[in-house]
Amino acid sequence: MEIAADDLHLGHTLESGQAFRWARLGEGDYEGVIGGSVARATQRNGMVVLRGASEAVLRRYFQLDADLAAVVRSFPDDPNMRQAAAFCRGLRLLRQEPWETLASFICSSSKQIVQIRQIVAHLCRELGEPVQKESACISITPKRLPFERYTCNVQTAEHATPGPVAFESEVRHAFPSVSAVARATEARLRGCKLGFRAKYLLAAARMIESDRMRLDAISGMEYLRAVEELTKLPGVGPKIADCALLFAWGRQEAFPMDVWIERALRRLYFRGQPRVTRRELVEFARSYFGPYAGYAQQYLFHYVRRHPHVFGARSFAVLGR
DNA sequence: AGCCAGGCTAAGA
DNA sequence: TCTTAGCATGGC
Repeated sequence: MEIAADDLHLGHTLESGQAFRWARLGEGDYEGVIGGSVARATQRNGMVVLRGASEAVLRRYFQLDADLAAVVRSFPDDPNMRQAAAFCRGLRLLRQEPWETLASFICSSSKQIVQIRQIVAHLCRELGEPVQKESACISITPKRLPFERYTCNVQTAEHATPGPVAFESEVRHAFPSVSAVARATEARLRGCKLGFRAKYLLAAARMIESDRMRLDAISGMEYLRAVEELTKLPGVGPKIADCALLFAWGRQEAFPMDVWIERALRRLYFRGQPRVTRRELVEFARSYFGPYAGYAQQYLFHYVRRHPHVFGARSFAVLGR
């Protein structure tokens, strides 16, 4: 079976702060958990092999049908976006599970990415079910890189090109279900290092568990309506609602405005003017970056995060004045 | 040691 | 409606 796909860079995709459950085992070699399955993703010489879960789950999770070249073509043609697009070549937005994404980002507020990963790991070990290994495998062999279209061969695990992958024997855990979190105590969550976010996560889980919040209704809503709905959850403001809508619901018009993106926009598009309000930045972003604003955001975010000497808080205080 | 982190909430102007 | 302290915890 063959499917059309565009470029895919595992490092940029899995280490750009959209997912927190992937561990890098080596160069271009990652292990993670998707739903109830252990997954392994490997990239060598441009060839990508995805294993675990089922073929359908892998294709959906990695959004293999998305046309990355078209996304990048839609970006505004300015020097900043050209640089970001060149640096982030192959970065693909994932399609993750809504509750896991929402909960993870409730844990994310005012935390560094390293710490978010630790918190999520604690939650999974503490409250998540042990997961199974499954045997689906997708092997992606590019005809030409980068950015040319290539075909994607889906094979069974036995016929996968790079030899068998032995999963470590250590037990993995799924992300805890809504009810598992809802049944927990605040103290238990604080034990997972959530700090003041513990009460938010607990209350959010209980709202969803009791059906006072229906996540399955979100996909049928207009973007602004969906934001309005999600922000009814405790600990969920506009930024976290945008993250969930972008990384789980596939709403590519969502533009999460975090401190890094805010600094970057000020610096790159407003000459560092400190009195441009957040609201104005949000308006600018939505009108300027086009239909794939969410993609543009992720590219800019990853680009500036990997150039902290230019875009970090301290240098901004000096350079951006 | 001190500043900052993929923010949100509630209180006060 | 806009601004700001407070909130836990830990990396650098």
